[in-house]
Amino acid sequence: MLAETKELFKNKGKSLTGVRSVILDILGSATSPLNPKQILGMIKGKKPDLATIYRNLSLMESLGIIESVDLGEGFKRYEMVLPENHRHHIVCNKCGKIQEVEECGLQEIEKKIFRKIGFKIEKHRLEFFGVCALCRK
Amino acid sequence: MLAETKELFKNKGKSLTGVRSVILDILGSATSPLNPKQILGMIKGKKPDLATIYRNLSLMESLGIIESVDLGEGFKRYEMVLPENHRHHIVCNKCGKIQEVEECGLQEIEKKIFRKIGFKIEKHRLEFFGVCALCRK
DNA sequence: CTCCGTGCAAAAAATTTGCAATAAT
DNA sequence: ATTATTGCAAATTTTTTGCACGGAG
Repeated sequence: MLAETKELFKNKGKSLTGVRSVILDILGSATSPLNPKQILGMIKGKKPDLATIYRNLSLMESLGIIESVDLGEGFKRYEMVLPENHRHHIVCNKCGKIQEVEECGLQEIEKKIFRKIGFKIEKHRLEFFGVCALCRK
Repeated sequence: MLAETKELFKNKGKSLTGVRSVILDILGSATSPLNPKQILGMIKGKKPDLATIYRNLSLMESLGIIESVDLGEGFKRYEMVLPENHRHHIVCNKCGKIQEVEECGLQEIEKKIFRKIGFKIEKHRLEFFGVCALCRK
């Protein structure tokens, strides 16, 4: 995930700086989407400014490298974009744990919507909320 | 939508005040979810404080009368809860228009998730983004 | 030498909170 | 009387912006 990613930056006259690769490292190994403050907290050693994190997250989202996730918490989280595979999340209302879902089967509905009202859907956001197996016991 | 709604408040020791019924009137006749500032702007005559709007929206959401919608805009929108019928939205990336979708067919996946990992899903949020018929031409 | 990237401080925007005055039960 | 509701001001939280300095191409 190095050379190709570096290319994405270059193509826009940007570069893969130290801060940016740290952010990507963190998001790359995260098991759930993280918000800017969390990312800052996970950076070891000398920390960059929060504003720099925000600016870089926006940039990388516009480059299509990462994606924002909104769980209705009052802030945004970010996660890596997986090639050919978008994800959704299941949030436990009790313990807050966030799990991932790989399939959603929404293509049918999207087609139906297109046939019905001519709306061409480019993306969707889907999040589930409930109680996880552990918390149910 | 008066007597039963009033009951919902009473049951919790709250009452359907002037501000609250104005908010409900506005949300009741809105064609798309509105944010607190928009609601305030649509109130005629003497306006209540924005903080009052926020407090009442939270209260009414907790009573299950209204529901929040997060379109990733950086703020929340609210809409009426329809009995036995939840809605989703399609947002046009060009003109910003918001349309509604009544069906989502997600019950199958929710069952599948339950069988697979024991996660009991209570609700979901689903929003579509794309280009509407008019903007596509 | 000219942009890009960052830190720092300030500003903006959304939301929450404390408190006192008022209204409802 | 007791509790709920509101306005007003201030505080919090999240995100954005301006500016100057240091660095890469």
